[in-house]
Amino acid sequence: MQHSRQDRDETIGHPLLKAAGLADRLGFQLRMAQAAVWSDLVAALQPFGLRPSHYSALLIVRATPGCRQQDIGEALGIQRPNVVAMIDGMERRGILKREVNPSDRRSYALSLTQEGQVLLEQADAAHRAHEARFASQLDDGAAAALIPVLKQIAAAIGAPAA
Amino acid sequence: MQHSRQDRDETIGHPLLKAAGLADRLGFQLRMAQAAVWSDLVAALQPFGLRPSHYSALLIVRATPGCRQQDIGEALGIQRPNVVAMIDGMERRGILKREVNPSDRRSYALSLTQEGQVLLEQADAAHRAHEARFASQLDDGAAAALIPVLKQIAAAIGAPAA
DNA sequence: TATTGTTATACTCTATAACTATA
DNA sequence: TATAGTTATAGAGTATAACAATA
Repeated sequence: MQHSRQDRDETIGHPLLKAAGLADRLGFQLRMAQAAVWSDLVAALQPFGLRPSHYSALLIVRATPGCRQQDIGEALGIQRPNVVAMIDGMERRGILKREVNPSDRRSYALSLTQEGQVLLEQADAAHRAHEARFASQLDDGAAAALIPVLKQIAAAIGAPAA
Repeated sequence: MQHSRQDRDETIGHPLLKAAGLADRLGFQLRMAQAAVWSDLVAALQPFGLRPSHYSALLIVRATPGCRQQDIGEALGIQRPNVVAMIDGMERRGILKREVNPSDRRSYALSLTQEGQVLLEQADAAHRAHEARFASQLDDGAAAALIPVLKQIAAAIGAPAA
């Protein structure tokens, strides 16, 4: 039955968006929802001096210590020159370190420092709180049901990396 | 039953994203899906020399002829100085026109030209094809079911304008 | 005094070309 | 020759401050 949220839908958005027919288009609502989640994530990570891309990169380094800058770029769809500046900043802060890769001296082996591990755990907590902020508001199972549909959409079109 | 698309989920995305635990997070998949849809929309509108924001602005002008630049900015969340450049370009192309607003000479009354109406109808067709490209790939009713959930997400957090 | 449009400007994000050092 | 990292740079998109005309 839960129709209270359904009713509230009608109160969201600028009146001109409805007049223009944008308010009920899937692509548009996808953009609105993503923008809302994104700005909340930016705010959640800001106390740690991290942008969403930094946080994602740190998750990758923690999960696969010894990885290269290029690995991060490929996974997140960030150009190589832009990875450099990102790693530079975090290395300067002592969050992660570049070490020589004995098997291929062209690349660095990335890993978190002690400080980086602590910081990332704090950021994890902020990220969990961020997710709870919207996931808990959804009807039971809606969040879990949503993910496969979102994957279908990305797959239907052929996603650029993120 | 339809489990074929569910199975295909496992094949999507960079392996490091799974390792980092990003692949099954709602916010991340929301971003991936939105990025895919967005880049498809950019490509769909590109033959008409329009960006998504231009298209949205033209929809508003068509739906509410005589509206002000400020109305567009408020509806789409675009700052006033940035609306100016956007309208400049479309006026120069003869897509829309600025006319004096007799009741308030500080603002312009915006409206589509004949050429603008024709162009927008062509862009509409391209936009419909764009929507069909992903909506038709979804399981029956998934697209319709998705929109209220997306609105819930935006509402849960407090959406910035789009 | 407040608002609309405007100019100038700056900051971020993203993208490309060319260099170096290794392979 | 091809790849990893780097540098410099250019282009979007977006943000603020200050000004003119009008309310």
